[in-house]
Amino acid sequence: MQAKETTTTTHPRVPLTRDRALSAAVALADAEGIGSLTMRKLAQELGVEAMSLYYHVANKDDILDGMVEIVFGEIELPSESTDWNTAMRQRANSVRAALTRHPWAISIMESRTSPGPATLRHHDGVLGCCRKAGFSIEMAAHAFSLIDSYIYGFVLQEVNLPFNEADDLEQVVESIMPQLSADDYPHLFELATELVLQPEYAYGNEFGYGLGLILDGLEQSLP
Amino acid sequence: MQAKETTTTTHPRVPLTRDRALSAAVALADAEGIGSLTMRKLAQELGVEAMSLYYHVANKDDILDGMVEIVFGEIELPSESTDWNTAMRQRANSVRAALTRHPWAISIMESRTSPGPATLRHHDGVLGCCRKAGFSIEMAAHAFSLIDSYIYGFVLQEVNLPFNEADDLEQVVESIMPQLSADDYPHLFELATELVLQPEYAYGNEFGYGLGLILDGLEQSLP
DNA sequence: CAGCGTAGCCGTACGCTGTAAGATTGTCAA
DNA sequence: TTGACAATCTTACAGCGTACGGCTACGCTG
Repeated sequence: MQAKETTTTTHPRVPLTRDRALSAAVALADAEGIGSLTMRKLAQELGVEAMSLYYHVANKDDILDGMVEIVFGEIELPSESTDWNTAMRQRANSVRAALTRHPWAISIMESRTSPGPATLRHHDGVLGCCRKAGFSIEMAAHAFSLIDSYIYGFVLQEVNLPFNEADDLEQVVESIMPQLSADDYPHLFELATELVLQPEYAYGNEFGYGLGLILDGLEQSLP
Repeated sequence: MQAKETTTTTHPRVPLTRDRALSAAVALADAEGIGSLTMRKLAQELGVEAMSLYYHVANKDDILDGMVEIVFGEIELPSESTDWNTAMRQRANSVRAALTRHPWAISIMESRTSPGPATLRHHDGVLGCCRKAGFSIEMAAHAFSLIDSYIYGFVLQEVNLPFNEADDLEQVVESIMPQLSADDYPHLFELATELVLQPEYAYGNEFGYGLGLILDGLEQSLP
């Protein structure tokens, strides 16, 4: 008998479940990136062999579906007790927070075509919030498409920025500027030097402007 | 000697180049999806062995970078001879067209952090268009972030819809409705039955509404 | 208590992936 | 003819998802 290294107490091994597998998958993807999420590594994290996972999940795609569901479950639904504008703003911030907390999520949301209950409940909540505020069905569809496209697109860019807010500004400058010739790309150069690379600038702050503009625009078509 | 099956004329083999490899990669991804783009398949498509590709490209990531560059090269820059609104609208439609023509593109744009010349030129063109229209640097940054977030997010959703415009409506209904309980998701159910699953509805048409709202909103902050 | 069904887990193996290293070919200059 | 070098191929390896079958241990029935 080999000693169990993963659980210090050898005998009463925590039973493997689908939920435990999914939680571990989320944690692993958060810590080491979605590229490091392999069946063998995930199993190892759980103190188990790779093939044991297949007793609880259908295949790896099933795991990815479950992970998306977990992320959507972390998003708070739009409040029913406040006005439409602040409810939508809170909910949008909650989506952005969840998607940046799990940067891999936006990349696997695409290619999953069968939404789970948490996803459906979230979408239903957003639509209900719009309808209750007085939007017609057509306008609710417009609003839903517009707002969520903006959120997803923004996070998509935010998550893949070459620089991180935590990075040192100087080394960012050194890595960006060489290829950013002022002759070839004058406006990009201007934007970089006079705004983006200023110490007080943070791309994340752009989120609020666009969201405000969108919500204001939508609100104008209300009775 | 085995007969060459890939090129009917055996001898005067077309020389392999980086550009030919990238074009073939784009064609292959278009035809069979990004998941089917492997070094061996790509090589086979070019009548060559897999390792021969490495003489012309650094690795597979290099190929993906080049493919993104090709897609950005297909996007027409904002016109300098028309007003800001129509120039941006044309450019946005051009981006959407390119990204839906190559549905894999949006999924590999993320995770590529080093933009190439075509990408930089495109971004520079958009910024220049905004600056010429009278936007300040801060406002140009806002506009750039807002518009492109919307485009990317919209395409991200559009490309991964469970149903395609070409699909038969009835079979779409049958595949969607079972899990869409009217009790659990009343607003989603309402939207589906009264709008989305109507024969004249097409999600792609939502693009124009959001784009118009965004451009109008941005224009109001112009002198 | 004996026997057994089965839930849960594991070992092995297969075909696929990207690519490192070295051998081999084709072409042109000297 | 010889040599150099650019271009291609052969072989090999580690890692991937997962099909298939074997093993262990518990709960039930008789």
